[in-house]
Amino acid sequence: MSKPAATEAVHLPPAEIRRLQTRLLAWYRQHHRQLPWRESRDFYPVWVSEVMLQQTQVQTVVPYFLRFMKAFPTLEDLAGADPQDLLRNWAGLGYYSRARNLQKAARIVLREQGGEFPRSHREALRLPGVGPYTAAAILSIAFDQPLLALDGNVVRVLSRLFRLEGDPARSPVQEMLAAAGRQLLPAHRPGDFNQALMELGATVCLPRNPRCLLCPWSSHCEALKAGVQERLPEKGKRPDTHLSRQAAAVIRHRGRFLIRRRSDSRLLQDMWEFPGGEFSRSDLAGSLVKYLESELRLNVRLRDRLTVVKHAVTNRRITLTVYEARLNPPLPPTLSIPGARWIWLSQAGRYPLTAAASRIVQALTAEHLHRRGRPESGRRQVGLAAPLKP
DNA sequence: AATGCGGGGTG
DNA sequence: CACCCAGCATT
Repeated sequence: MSKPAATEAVHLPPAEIRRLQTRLLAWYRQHHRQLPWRESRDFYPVWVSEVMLQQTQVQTVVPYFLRFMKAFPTLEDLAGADPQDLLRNWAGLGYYSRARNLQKAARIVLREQGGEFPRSHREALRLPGVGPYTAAAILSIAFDQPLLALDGNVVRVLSRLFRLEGDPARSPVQEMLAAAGRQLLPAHRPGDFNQALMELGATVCLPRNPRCLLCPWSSHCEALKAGVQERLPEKGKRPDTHLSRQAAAVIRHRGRFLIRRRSDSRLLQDMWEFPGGEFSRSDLAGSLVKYLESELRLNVRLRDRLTVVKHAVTNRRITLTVYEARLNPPLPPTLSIPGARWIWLSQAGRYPLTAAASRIVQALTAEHLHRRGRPESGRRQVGLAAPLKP
């Protein structure tokens, strides 16, 4: 059985290119999703959406995008925004340096480019948070520039269409994919073609169980012909995940709770959380008490275990045990702690909380309602800190 | 080229 | 569980 050599460039005759373009674009016109950032071709909303969509699924981004555009409707609003307010609007979406870089870049565009987005790929790449993919996406969608937006979806679609083997993270395969994709890209509305390619990858040419019966390119797909569509693209090796045991304290004092801002931390910088940490000792509760004493100079006694939050951060799988705590007498002369605040539950929504902290607030809110004699009603979300979901 | 960076959706 | 997601910055 013959297959294309990994080093052999894909070459397409013009008639084939036209057939592929026509079929994909016809499919896209029929089946594309209505998404809020497709209502305008102004670079600002396109830019915001593309940054939010970095490593984040469409479905997740939609409500964040709507809220963000309401909070910061223009480039000027974003450039002038209070950083904590910005972070608060990003909280829960992850990869928070995206938000910081977006604001930095907005200020550069506003101050140094007179409010005009760069019109070349090379210039766009100078903006923090704008890489090869994002630059191509914005310039093709907002400015009709014929640049291929090579994202994870497009890698998958093209790997299968041309049956390109080898790890697409590596440079030779990457180059072949890009070269093949550029041949397909039409001069007219390249942004629509890019979006069609990504839409196909997101809704039809799925990582597992691709819906080849619905695919406008099924009769052209080399991987399908060979029956290897599920095996492509090849995946490189992944870093092993490791476990992390963490504990946090919900310290109640006169109806309020202590939250702390993460400073000097690469991870979740400037986000707020309930104080705690990662502990290796088997005595999780004891470790937490000692930690609070040495780190915050707070002498507490632990009460109930409130909840256990399981979540994953990059390659760590975290089990976070949450304890309720009270201060032991005698109280210190001042409860003021640098970088921390005592807040009411109802004020939680004013802070950019980590996802784990949000889950804890949710649990506290449910418990609070329960204590006031209103039984929990399903998954009802209450209060400002309710997670952002459609 | 390899690693770190969040969090959630999905089979 | 593992894998993936409209990637980028840093080393």
